Amino acid sequence: MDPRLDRDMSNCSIARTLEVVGEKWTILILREVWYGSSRFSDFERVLGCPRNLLAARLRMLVEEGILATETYKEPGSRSRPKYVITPKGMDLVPAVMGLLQWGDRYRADPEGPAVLARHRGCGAHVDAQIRCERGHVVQAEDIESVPGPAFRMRPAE
Amino acid sequence: MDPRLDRDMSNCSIARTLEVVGEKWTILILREVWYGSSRFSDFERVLGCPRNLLAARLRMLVEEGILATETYKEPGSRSRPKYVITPKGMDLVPAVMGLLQWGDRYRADPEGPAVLARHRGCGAHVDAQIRCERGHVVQAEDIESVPGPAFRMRPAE
DNA sequence: GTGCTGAGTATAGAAAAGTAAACTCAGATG
DNA sequence: CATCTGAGTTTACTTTTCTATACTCAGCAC
Repeated sequence: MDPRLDRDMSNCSIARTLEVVGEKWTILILREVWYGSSRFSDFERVLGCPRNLLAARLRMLVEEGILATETYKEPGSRSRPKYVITPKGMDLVPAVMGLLQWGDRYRADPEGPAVLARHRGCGAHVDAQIRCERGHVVQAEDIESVPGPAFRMRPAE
Repeated sequence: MDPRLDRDMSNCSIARTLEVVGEKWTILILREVWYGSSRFSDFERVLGCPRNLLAARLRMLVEEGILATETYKEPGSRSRPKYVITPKGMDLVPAVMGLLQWGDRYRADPEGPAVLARHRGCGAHVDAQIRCERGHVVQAEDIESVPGPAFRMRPAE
């Protein structure tokens, strides 16, 4: 049998990323941060998600270093926490752009997308694409997956 | 208040994509298809996921047109179904490459990645990146999200 | 001090999802 | 005709998520 089918998948970067952002609401919370939300009540209002889950997800994202807390102070109110994205969180943008793009293509509203992503300054539409180190645009069919340094076989049972 | 915080998020391409691929196991099943699995028993063995969920996820992916069924026949056995990816499924590759890349960067095995993605032919390493239509590489900070044609405000309560 | 507000925590009940193991089904083999 | 095999289905149980409501806590206004 093809040995690739007996890979040990406990060691997979996709699975590990999903352990962090794969729970319900997590990516939608990040979307809201990108779109401008930062306060507990912002997330609650726009997402309509249960408060206890929202609190749990925010805590996890902060623990993972994807969000960080700062404080803000409305005049006449005390200081309260707000959530801002970190560079580690920004590095999730290509993945989420990929999801956005697929939804725009296959599950769009008849009127079109609700949100357009543009290159600030130049104003041109942006999208996620795959390129190789030499700068070629790579079609998904032309990606070859080969065992890397941490490749392991699945232990026999 | 910033009107963006009152957007109607029932109409979001990210949320809609997650409705299709956001459940547990779904993306890992697609990963296995990219890595060469096609049979029910392949997925079950490599993923270690419960059969009823595997069956439900495969059924859903086929209904959504992300996978398609074909039949295969081992000599001495009857014909059985196998699962192959469709072009619609291939269009999820940029999103999943984004997840892979983030995991490689932040949650890697000390030895390095378990799988390397190369450009078939040229052999160079590939990665997901964001570019604008004019071909500039766009940093996440330089993406501007503006209301699109289907932008809607959240209905007042 | 009393009340108000934003940001939570606590709790309880219902629904959905996940897990494990047993069972079915069809066609090939002996 | 009994057995094996891959691809599921069924069932029972556990965990997670959802919904809703109540409660806390700190500081500002009165």
